[in-house]
Amino acid sequence: MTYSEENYLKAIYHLSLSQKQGVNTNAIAAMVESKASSVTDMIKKLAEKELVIYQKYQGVSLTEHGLLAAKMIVRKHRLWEVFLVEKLDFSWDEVHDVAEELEHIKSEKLINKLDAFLGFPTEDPHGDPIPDKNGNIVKVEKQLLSEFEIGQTGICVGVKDSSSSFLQYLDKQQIALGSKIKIIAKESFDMSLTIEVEKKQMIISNKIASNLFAKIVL
Amino acid sequence: MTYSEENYLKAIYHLSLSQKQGVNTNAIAAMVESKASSVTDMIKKLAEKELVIYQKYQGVSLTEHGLLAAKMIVRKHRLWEVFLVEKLDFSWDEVHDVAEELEHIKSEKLINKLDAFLGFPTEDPHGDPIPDKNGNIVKVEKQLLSEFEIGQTGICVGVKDSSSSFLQYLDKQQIALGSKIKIIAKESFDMSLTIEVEKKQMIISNKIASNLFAKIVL
DNA sequence: ATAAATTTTTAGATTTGCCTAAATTTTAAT
DNA sequence: ATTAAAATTTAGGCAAATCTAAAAATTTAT
Repeated sequence: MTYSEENYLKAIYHLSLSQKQGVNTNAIAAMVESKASSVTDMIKKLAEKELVIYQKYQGVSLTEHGLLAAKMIVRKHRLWEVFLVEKLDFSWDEVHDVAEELEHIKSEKLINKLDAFLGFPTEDPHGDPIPDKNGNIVKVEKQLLSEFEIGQTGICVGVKDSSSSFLQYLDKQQIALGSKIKIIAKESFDMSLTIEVEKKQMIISNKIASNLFAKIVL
Repeated sequence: MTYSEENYLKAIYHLSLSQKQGVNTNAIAAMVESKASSVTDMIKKLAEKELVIYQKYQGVSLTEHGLLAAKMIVRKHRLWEVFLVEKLDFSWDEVHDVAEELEHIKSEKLINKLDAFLGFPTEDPHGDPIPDKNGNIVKVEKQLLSEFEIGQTGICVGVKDSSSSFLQYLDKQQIALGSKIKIIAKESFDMSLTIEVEKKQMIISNKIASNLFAKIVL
């Protein structure tokens, strides 16, 4: 598989997680930063290789084979992210672009040895699950902080948006994966939240709360 | 720089180490496994980018800029090889192909952090020198085992041929970097050598001896 | 239900890196 | 010094991945 085919496959995979139907041409184009016409071309190629199912004008979906291939790319991406953060001391907002390149290195042996070297992690530095060598994914029950009730406490376990600006905001506020967060109050006007993290109270906007995953405790 | 440009640059670098004159088109074609006409095309492109100096029919040589770029690719290749052997437990005959891919990952930060993680190694698993971040190379005085005199002792410090068949032969004979080798006798008919390694005597052909580097001791 | 807007596909080009075959230049041999 | 051989370059083409612009299909709105 080419570099480009892998990127399309990965885009289709990510889009299909948040869509029941076939994935739209335009959505793929936006994700891979190309044009709809380029997407149509590539989809045809992927369909010929039986990685996706394609019906003109009806969007695409992954075949079983395509799904596994996509998961293996995601697996590589996330394992490399763990490596960069845990071993090379990158911060969580710096790893994405490098991992985008590393994910295309073709060696099963490499990735399985890397997995072992890292101690078979199940989540990447942003809390996203790492598929195992068979494509199995451990699902953690978690919900957006914006969906928490007043008085509830959660442990931060992931981010929805992993843009560096958001991640740097969290660093600045000293919110990290593992932080214990208690919902103190919710402003009904703008849905901003007053929360308590490590004894300190702060106010976060609804946009922030809608991009932070936590699991309920207590 | 593209993947392909990097491979050509690296080929020119390797070839120019064992040639004073400009590097031949055909030699490059053999090294990158393409055709002479493709080489001519690429050379023109590299010349336009001022990475090489090119005069029709006269071969190419690297500019200062091109030399540094080539060294940085070699640096990445060899650092990744160290990583694969030291951290991921690959054997020295398995690392080349994966490193050929990894060497193209574009991140100075990555490679410098990897360098630090590995403890700033100066040689790769085959004894080849690793350029530092400025392109400086530590030269070790070493000579081919075939050039040793009878009675001399050397420490094996590198291989000239790093094909997996040769490396596997060395593994089988329990010759590794660091092995102490004494020349017991030399057969004038075929230049084969009787050597002593770790108390054991064995005979190696001239071809083997011509691909093993050692530094003289005692 | 039909027209308008949107989405998707097709058609035709472009760029990169490669090829084959032919032409040119250089090198080697007599 | 010519000629033959080898090396190199040029010319013309191909496949992959992309694009723009135009055509076709689908969806939305009135």
